[in-house]
Amino acid sequence: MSSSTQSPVTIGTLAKKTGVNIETIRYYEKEGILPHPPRSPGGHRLYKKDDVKRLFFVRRCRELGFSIKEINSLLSLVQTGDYTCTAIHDLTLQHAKKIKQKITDLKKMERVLLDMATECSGGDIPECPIIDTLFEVHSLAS
Amino acid sequence: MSSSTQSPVTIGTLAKKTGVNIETIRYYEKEGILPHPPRSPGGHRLYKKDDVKRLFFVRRCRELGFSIKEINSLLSLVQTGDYTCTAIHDLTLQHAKKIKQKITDLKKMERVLLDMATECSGGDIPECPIIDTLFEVHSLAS
DNA sequence: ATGAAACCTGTAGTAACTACAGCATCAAGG
DNA sequence: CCTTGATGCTGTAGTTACTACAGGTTTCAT
Repeated sequence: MSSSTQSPVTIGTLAKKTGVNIETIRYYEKEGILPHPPRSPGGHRLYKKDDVKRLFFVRRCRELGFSIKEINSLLSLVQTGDYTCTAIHDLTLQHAKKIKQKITDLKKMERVLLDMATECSGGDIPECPIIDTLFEVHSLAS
Repeated sequence: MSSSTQSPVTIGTLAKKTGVNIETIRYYEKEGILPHPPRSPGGHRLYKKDDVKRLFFVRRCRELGFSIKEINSLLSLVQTGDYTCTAIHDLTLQHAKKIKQKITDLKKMERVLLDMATECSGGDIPECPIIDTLFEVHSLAS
């Protein structure tokens, strides 16, 4: 069996392992999403396996569109063990709902853009139904 | 017939007419999207009908997700008359493509979130398949 | 003339990073 | 032991599209 001291890694190695930018890692530390790690005598950050795990968690949450604040909440829930499966389930669905709304909004934009493009035959003259539409119609709110 | 001088409006009126925030209007001016308007003797901005039209155009473009930079390009194309219908058509489709990509990405996020939520039965215990998944899986890139 | 409403400039804050500059430390080879 | 190149450090500024003041001035109706 190996001894209880695992060899720590520097920030560059952590970055490579997790695919997260070095600057971003320091940023996460400043934002309280990663703990302040111990330092080498010269001041270099030294990370252990748990930090790798935690950073993967953060990265995955970001990929799923959670904000830093939301990730902080999630992490402190997990850290304290002060959560129920139901609570996490609800947070997840809430977040999914926000994303659904964004999708709806973007789809509306896309629809309008494509419709405008259809109106436009294309040609070499400086007269364009798209421009006309952009100038004429006053709001998308509907 | 009315005289050729139209009565100009102040920034507050322009804001009400277009639904664009006063601060935003000044911001647009700083960004070069709106021209520097003439001022009253006391320094208040005075806008005319063309400014209202232009600001509506800007607002509509923003609602369609065009960036300030893109709107600036569009406006200078229109202003100089130096564009073809085809060019505008292409810009529009390009933009629609970017939006389509965003929709795709968000849909992927939504799918993962909903799948995770399905795995989770919900309950009062601090054990949650969602958290497990967030910790276990390492990347969404696929 | 007076007082409230509207306007002015300039600065800072938001979100989530990224990109330096300028300097210190680390590890490996000679 | 010493050097040197790679890596790391802090702190600041830039990005996007606004929003929100603070502290002062102008306008307009009474």
